[in-house]
Amino acid sequence: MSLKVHNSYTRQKEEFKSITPGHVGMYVCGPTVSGESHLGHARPYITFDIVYRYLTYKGYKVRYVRNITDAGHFEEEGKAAEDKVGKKAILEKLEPMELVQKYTNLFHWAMLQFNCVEPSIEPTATGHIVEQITMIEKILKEGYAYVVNGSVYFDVKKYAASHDYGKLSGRIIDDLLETTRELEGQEEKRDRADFALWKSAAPEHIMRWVSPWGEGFPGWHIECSAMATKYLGAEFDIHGGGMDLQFPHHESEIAQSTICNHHNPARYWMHNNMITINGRKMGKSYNNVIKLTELFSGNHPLLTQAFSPMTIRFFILQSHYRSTLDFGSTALEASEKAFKRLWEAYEILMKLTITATRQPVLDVELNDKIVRMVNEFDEFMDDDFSTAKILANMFELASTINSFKDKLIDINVISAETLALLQKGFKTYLEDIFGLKGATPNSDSLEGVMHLLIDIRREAKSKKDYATSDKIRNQLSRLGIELKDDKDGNVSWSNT
RNA sequence: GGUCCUGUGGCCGAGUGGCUAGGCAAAGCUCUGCAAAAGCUUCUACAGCGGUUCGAAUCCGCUCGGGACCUCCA
Repeated sequence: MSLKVHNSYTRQKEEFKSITPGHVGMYVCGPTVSGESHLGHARPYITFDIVYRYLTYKGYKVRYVRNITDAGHFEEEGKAAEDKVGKKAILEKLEPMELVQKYTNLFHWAMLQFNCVEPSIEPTATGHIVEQITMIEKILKEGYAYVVNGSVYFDVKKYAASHDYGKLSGRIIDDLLETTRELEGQEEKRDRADFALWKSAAPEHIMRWVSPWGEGFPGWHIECSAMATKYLGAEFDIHGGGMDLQFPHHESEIAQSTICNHHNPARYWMHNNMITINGRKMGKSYNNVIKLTELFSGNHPLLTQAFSPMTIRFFILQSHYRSTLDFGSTALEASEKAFKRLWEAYEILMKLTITATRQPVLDVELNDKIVRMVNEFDEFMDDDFSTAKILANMFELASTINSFKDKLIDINVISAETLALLQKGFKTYLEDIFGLKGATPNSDSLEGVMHLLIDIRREAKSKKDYATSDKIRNQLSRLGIELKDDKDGNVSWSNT
C-alpha cells in the first residue's frame, strides 16, 4: 500500500515517494514565541505530529524540523518598523529573550500536554542569523535582490519573469504587481510585490544584528528557508504549515530557496485548514482566540467546562486536516464523551482473551468484518491521513468489543488471530499513531481502597442495604469516580 | 476589487457517481433494587434552481449564503 498525500503545490493527491529511500525530511513552521499559543495553533502541531508518527510507523526514518520564531519582525511591512517581541518586552519590562524563553517554555509544556513527539531539531531564528545573512548574500549575488538604505529586498518581478511565482498560492503575478492598494513607506521597494530579506533596524528596535548592510534584523520568510536548507538540504520531502501561511510566507520561501539553492525546496507542501469559531477563523486579529491554558482550565466565557488536551487532540482527529473545523463547547463535549467511550472500549479490548476450551465455532461474517475494518486503518491513513474514517471504524468495533465484554456475543466466535489483529490495530493506532493517552494509572493504594469499597458495597447490596450501597456510589460519584455494574456481576470504575 | 475554498440530518463532522460514515444529543427497548455503564432500535440529511447521466450529496451552470488569502497570522 502506498501513501497518498495532497500536495498543495500541485493541488492534487500524489503518491508519496521520499527523495532518499527510507528517509523523510519534514519541515513544519513553528510558533512565534511572542505570545501564548491558542487552539488554532494546536492544529498544525497535532496534524503534523500524526504525519510524523505515521511516516515512522511506515518505516521511514524521519528528520522532523520545526522552528521557533524568536526574532522579532516588523509588525506591518512598510510601516515604521517595530519589533514585535521588543515592543511587548518594553511594556512588560522584560528582556526580549526573557519573553521568548517564557513563551517557548509554555509552548513546550503545551506540546507535552498534547503528547506531541518532539521534533528532531527545533532551531531558533536568532540562532541562525549567520545562515540567514549568508543566504541573503547568495541571493544578492545571483542578482535577485537589491539593497536600499540598509535593507535588502527580494526582486519578485525579476524572479517571476523566469519562475512560477504564485503557483503554490494560486496567485497571478500581474495582479500582485498591479494591485492599486497603497501602503505607507513602500518607497524603498522597487515593486509592491517585493518582500524584505533584511530590514534595517530603527534606533528603538531592540533586537538587532550586525550585517553587511548595517544593523538590522531578518525578514520574516528567510529564517525558514535558511534553517530548512541547513538541516534538510536544498530539496527535502515535506513542508508543512497552516493554510494561512501559503501566501506570502511559503510562496516567498520557494522563491528565495529556488534562487539560492537552484531547487524547489520541498516536494510536497502540506497545509492544514483553520479552526473556526462560529464559522470565522480563530485569530488574534479577530479577537476570538481561546488560549490553550484557558481551554485546559475552562476559564473562558465561551467554555462551559475545562477540556483535557486529549479531548482536543481527539476533536482534531475527528475531522480531516484540510477541512475547517468549527469550534464549540458542545462539539468539544461530544468529543470528550466519545473519546471516553472509545478509550474504555480499548482498555476492555486489551483484556479480552479467547476462553474456549473446545473447538470454537467461528462466526465467519463477524471475523471477516473485524479483519476488514482493522485493515482499513492503513488504507484510510494512506489516503491523505483520513483519521476521521479510522475513528468511525473504531466506534463500530467498540460496540462489538463491549458486546464481547457483556457476553452478548461470545468472544470465542472470533479466532485468536482476529482478536490479536484487533488488539494490535487499536493499540497501534490509538497510542502510536494518534498519540492518544488515557488517564494516568492509579496508584496501588487507590486500587486497594476502591477494591475495598466495591467489596463493602457488594455486601450491602446482598443484604438489600441499598442505603449503604447507594451512599458509596453517590459519594464516589461526587469525587469524580464512576462505578459501573457490569453484566457479569463485576464492578468496574473509572475517573471521570 | 482580485484569487480560491465552502454550504451535509438538532449539533460536530466523513464522504473517491450507484452500497446505512461516525460521534454527541433525543426517543424507545433490554439489563439493573434504582441508576449509571453497556447493547439493540428509531431519527435517512445533503442551500436553491436547472443540466449531464440508467443513476448525483458527489460532475457542469446559474442564484443565494458562509469563509480564507491578497497585511502579522497555525
